[in-house]
Amino acid sequence: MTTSPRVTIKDVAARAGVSKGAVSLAFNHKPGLSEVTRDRIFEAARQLGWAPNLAARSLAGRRVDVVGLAICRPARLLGLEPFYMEFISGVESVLTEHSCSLLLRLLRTVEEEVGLQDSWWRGKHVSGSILVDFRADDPRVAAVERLGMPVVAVGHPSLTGGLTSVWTDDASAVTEAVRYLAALGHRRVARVGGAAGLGHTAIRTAAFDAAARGLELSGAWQVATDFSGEAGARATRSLLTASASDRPTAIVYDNDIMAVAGLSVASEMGLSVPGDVSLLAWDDSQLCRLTHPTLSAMSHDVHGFGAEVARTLFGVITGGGGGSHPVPTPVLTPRGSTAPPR
Amino acid sequence: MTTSPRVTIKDVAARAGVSKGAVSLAFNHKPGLSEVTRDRIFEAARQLGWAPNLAARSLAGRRVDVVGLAICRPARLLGLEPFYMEFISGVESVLTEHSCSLLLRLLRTVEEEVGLQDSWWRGKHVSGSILVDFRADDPRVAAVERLGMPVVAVGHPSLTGGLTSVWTDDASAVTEAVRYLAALGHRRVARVGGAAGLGHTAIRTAAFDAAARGLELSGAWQVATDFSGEAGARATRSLLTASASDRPTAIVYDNDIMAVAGLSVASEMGLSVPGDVSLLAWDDSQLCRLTHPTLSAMSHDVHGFGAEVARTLFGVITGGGGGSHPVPTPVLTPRGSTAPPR
DNA sequence: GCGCACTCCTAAACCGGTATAGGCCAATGC
DNA sequence: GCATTGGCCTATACCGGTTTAGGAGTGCGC
Repeated sequence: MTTSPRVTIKDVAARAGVSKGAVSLAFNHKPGLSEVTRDRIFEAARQLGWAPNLAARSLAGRRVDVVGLAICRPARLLGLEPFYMEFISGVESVLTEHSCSLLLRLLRTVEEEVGLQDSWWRGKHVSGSILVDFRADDPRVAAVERLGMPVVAVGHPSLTGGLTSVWTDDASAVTEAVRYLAALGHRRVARVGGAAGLGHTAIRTAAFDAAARGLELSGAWQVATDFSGEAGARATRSLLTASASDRPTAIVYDNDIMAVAGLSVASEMGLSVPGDVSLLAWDDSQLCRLTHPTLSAMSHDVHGFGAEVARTLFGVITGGGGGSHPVPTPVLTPRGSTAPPR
Repeated sequence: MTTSPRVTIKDVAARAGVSKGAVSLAFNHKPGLSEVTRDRIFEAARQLGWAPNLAARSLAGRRVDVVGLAICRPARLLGLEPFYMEFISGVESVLTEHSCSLLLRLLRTVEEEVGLQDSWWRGKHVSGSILVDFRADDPRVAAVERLGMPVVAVGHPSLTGGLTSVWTDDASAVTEAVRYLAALGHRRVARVGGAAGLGHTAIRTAAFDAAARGLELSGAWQVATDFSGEAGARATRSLLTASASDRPTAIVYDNDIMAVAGLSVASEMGLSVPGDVSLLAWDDSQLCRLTHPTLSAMSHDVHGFGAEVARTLFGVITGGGGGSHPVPTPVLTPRGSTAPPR
């Protein structure tokens, strides 16, 4: 098979009987060309099936239509986490409107990510990036500020330094969750949290402690996990093995897959939900409506969150933006898995 | 804040006291440089924090370390589908080893995708692509052949023409699933299938029909959905509303989220699983082990599947490869949701 | 002393666009 | 009639790499 010889701007120019400059002008909708010439150029390009070479275009200084997203989690775990795919699909829904693509990369450490963002930016491979999974004293803050790279940080301003950030108020949401359970009459409450190193996990942990103290609960447990269903199941099992008078009567989970796992552990242990133990999920993908009983959750429009992040990034790239953009706090959505304790 | 002036190959060359050509030679590990010069160049680059500009590099003819993946499904639906994220994470696990990134784009139609792949390739933005979700007479086959673009097609060879393909034997798997249910004693079996336009759905549909006929089942229903939990729930509800003597006693689902939904519908209708109806899921993410009862499934290493696709693509890009690469057929994994009918 | 091969390196062309200074020509002002 | 203006377009210098032809220096055989 003969690979079609690549058609360049020069071919189009020749065919239309103009210079390359004219073709460039036409394709970037800049003034300085007559209507007829413009049409002739487009017609020639159409006939030859020409599309501008993005590498050349970005080399010559124009913005490139790609934004970066690097995620530091083991690839295996990521596939199981409903949050990210939904987040990405939200990001994509906005990028698509701007004919923009997402450059995705999974790595192991933040240090690797610093290097990657660096070469993405220096190499003009992206016009900006989305940064996620902030931890305390995150090295990316200083790195991208030094580069002058347009980014949006997904995380609480206390973690993201001076970067433009989009965030949900995790502390308030945790507080609301605990208050709700306390209002139902629960006095012994546990939380199955996410990965310990993550900034938002720390925020939630602190908020949970504060809320438990403020409400003078008689028992408050917290366990860290890796967000996987297996870890959620393990955590639940160990929380529920204590005697009925000592174990928690309500458990809050940091995502929904762990809550589903918890539900299954409860039934495996012969405990009824919400009779013996109430469960409260987080993020609320459609999974929560597919279990039996359905899962109460701190509900959160993850898709919309991703979309907002993308919109904010476009703002930063075009030189505007900056500042801190809170998105709506997750709202409590009671369903079948929470009730007063027996 | 002052954006750091970009450092280019020229700066590195000046600092190391050599020409730009020498720097290029060093960084591409080509022969023709003495050990000392090479070291001096690397040291200079390190001090200046230089990374080669990928746009310039790809413009000048070298392969670029990016592969493309375009998915034609509504962004909203995609977030809910565990398959894709797991697939992508498998792809990434191999790409990462090669310091390669994934360019991801969601679109609405295959026609759009043809245009996108075209400009990705012509624009040298990717060195190859992964094509998914084939349908009958897929226009992408001819398009990428015309371009001479390296791609791997995820789909049965009957759908992917002469393209290098990686595929699972859906027909055998469906047949095995139906045989298994029949062997348990089921005579009325249904299948809740995926999106009607998709090639692999058509293959499964035909295989299901053939198997049902071959085994002389007394009832065989098939319903098409959009893969969402809601659609799975709806389909299950309508299948199970018939009287006990008319409705199916076993249902096969095309993914696992629909099976979870089906499980919940059964219990909402007061039917016991597997007593009144057996359920068999597909793809088998960890979800299937988290329900109660656990879901029997046609189990499939989606992560490994993605990894194999990526490996194959590298083969094609480096000029080798071609042909058809079957990956292991999904294997039946009986769990708690299947049993002989009452 | 000369030719020859070999190693190490440089200069310059090239990739395919964008940006810009300036050329050409008709219309306008005085 | 001649300078000025303005619209339309071309020529050319970039962007930051890769690639190649070839030059400078060294060692060696005869």
